[in-house]
Amino acid sequence: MPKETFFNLPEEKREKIMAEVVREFRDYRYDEASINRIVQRSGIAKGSFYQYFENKEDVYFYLLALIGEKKMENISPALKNPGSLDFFSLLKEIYRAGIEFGLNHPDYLEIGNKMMRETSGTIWPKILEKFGPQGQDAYLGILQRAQNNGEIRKDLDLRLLARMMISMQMTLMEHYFENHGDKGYSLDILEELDQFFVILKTGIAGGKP
Amino acid sequence: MPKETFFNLPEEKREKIMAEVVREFRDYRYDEASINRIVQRSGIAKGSFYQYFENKEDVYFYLLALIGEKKMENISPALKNPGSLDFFSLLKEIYRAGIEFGLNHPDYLEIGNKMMRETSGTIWPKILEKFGPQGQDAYLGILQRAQNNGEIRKDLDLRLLARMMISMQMTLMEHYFENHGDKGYSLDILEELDQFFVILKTGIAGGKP
Amino acid sequence: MPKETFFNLPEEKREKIMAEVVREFRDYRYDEASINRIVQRSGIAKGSFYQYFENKEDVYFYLLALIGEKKMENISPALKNPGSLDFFSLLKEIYRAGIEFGLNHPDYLEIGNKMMRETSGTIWPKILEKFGPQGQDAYLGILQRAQNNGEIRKDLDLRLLARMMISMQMTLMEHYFENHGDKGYSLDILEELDQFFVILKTGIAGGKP
Amino acid sequence: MPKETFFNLPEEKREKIMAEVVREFRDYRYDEASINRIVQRSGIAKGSFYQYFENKEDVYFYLLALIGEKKMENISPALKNPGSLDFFSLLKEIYRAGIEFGLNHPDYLEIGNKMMRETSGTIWPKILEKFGPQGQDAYLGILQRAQNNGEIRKDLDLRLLARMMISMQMTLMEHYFENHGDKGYSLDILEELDQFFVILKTGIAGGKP
DNA sequence: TATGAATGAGCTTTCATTCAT
DNA sequence: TATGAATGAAAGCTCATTCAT
Repeated sequence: MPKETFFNLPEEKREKIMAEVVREFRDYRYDEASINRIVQRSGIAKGSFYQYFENKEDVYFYLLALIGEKKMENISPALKNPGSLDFFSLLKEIYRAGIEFGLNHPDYLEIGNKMMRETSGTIWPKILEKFGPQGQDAYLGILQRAQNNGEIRKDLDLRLLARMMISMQMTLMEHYFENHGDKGYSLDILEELDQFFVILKTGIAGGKP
Repeated sequence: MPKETFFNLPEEKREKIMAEVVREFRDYRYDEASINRIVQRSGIAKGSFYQYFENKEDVYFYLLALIGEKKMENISPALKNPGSLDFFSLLKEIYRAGIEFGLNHPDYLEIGNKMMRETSGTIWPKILEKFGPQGQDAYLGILQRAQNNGEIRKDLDLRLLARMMISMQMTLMEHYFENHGDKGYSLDILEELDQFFVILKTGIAGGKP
Repeated sequence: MPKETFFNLPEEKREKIMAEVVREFRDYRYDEASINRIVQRSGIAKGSFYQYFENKEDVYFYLLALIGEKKMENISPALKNPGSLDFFSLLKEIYRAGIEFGLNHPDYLEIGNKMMRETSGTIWPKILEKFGPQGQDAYLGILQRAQNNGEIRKDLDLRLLARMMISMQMTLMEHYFENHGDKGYSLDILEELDQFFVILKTGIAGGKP
Repeated sequence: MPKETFFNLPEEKREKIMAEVVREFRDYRYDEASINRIVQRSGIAKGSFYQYFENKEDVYFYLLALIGEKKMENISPALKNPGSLDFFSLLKEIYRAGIEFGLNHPDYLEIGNKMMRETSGTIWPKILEKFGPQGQDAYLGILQRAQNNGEIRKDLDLRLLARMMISMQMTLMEHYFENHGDKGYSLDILEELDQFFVILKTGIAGGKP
């Protein structure tokens, strides 16, 4: 966590700094991101940076936490009470929320994506340590409930499925933002989502087993 | 491409160098990979390296090309003549080939995986430039044929589908190698593959539309 | 010397600060000691520190002075009136006092030892400036009196002898605290001291000239 | 050890660098010594320095080794065959050699002294690791032989005595170099040495037990 | 063709001290 | 009197690439 010093800063300055932090980690992954650039663009002394944050890791995880918070804020009521929806409705809601988040905070989305690809970077072990099971477990819980409800075939390996769904979600998001990101949120994407869910539900062959 | 000098090298020396190149890019992603380490372990002079290759980029893409070649070599006859198989058989063949390749060349597999996560690295634009359409196009062709044959629903966006299938393949491979990689190639994985294809074909819900 | 502000501080606060100062200079030598750590652990503001003390040097020498005072306090009556004892009894008293001091104030002892090894540090000139002759002079006086009394050979260079006795005392103390420090003060050490004084008096060869 | 690169350097350059290394470690102890200053004064690039040496530790220990070598070179035949001398003659020879070495290589002497005071520095553990028992053991061996020969009282704790003799040697050397160092080697010092040995042998009281 | 020394910008981090409030 | 934010020089070290021999 940043030091007290940081939170005592005038809001404007604090935000200027965070804006540059966001920019840096949006444009570069962890190892490539440069504290030098951040302080230079923020117009603060290098020493000051280290009065605010413990080290590079500290800013990075603070940023991730901020993004996580923003994500939770923007989550729909439906997602807070997942038991109330059938699996596919829930899934659709997850995707919708994800896309909405990406539209509102494209930088954060990019940072999140970069994070998920840190696998071979020096920061990965620390990422795992802090967020490790979180992502997959959330999905796994949803899948298990769905399987119990008979919405998912009993013979599927849910751990594999959870993994797949996460990577599929990333892919779908990337596809969407490359093709529609600038046009803003529209019905297009909902239709694409529907299409995607039909595939998931009934297979790409058209449901004829 | 490497310079002529490289190809004039005695085979043994050339292979020693490439072995160390492989090792380096298997263990580190592009930016972290160190020419220093490569030359040191190869036992060649730093200057020599730059007489063989233009620069870091040059070795890297040469390596990727080599891996591509190896992949093509090991491809089954069925894949060379994709028209002869129905879509799901073809797909199964692709996966089988992928897994076999991973078992025979685990280093290459790892390098490939690392490459696909370079999205956020400085090298990505160059990767796109050289291989950009390639991967997707291959898949796209197969999907189009399958769609024409009525094996895939007409209303699916094949570009999205191609992307998804690629990321799904990566995920599946990773899952396989994390869980079975050391036990070697066995029937287990074929069964898992079947399971996966059923999902793909009939949906995760069990084929009840 | 610390500024007035420091002495106006409530005793408790002043002592908390000094406790952390002691800890720091016990654990690190002058250059490595960190004002940062001191203020952090004392729970005072960085700025406050510089309102109490001129600078790092100032605290350090204030600490050394405090230790000196403590040393004087705990000195036995015998040492205050050195004329009343023969040289070897006096010497024994000095050592006994030193060991007792070390047992009562191990932190101070360590700080003192560290100080004597600052010879190569940036602070040494200042140490010399303030305490330079002091230590040697005390010894020198004792030695001179002893020489006059015929307790020490006339032909010895007392300045060299004083130096030697100081370094010997340090060595002896270190030896004692490494080997007996935890067991507390006991007759063991007095015996060792006796042994040592016999050497000093009659030589390591056994007194046969 | 320095890298090959360093030994391949033209002698002149190598010596210029080592001269600056010597100067730096003569003037500053390990933690304070600055690679920056060394390279700047040597007129080489910072990167070059790290082509020659692994790191700061590497130069430092290389320097210490060099000094050790020089010490061995200049050692008198008598010291190479210590069995041939009685204890006090041997001791005298040790001191004489030490002083001669100090006269010939005052910088090395200072570096050695600084090293012995690194006790509380970060480098100390490494020093111990490499040279740890060496110094004391050498002395201990000599003392044991002397004790067996009846040259030293049987009841003395040789470990303590060894320590004392080492610190006494340092003190004596410092005293000598502060007072006579510039005048060069002369009979003065031999007389002082004799004086010192008489003390050691028969006690400071004049041999009257 | 082979060599390996030279380069210098870049990295993250620490520090004692100042100064406006 | 108390505060704590600001400072910037300095630290050790790594890197891909160049170039004279």
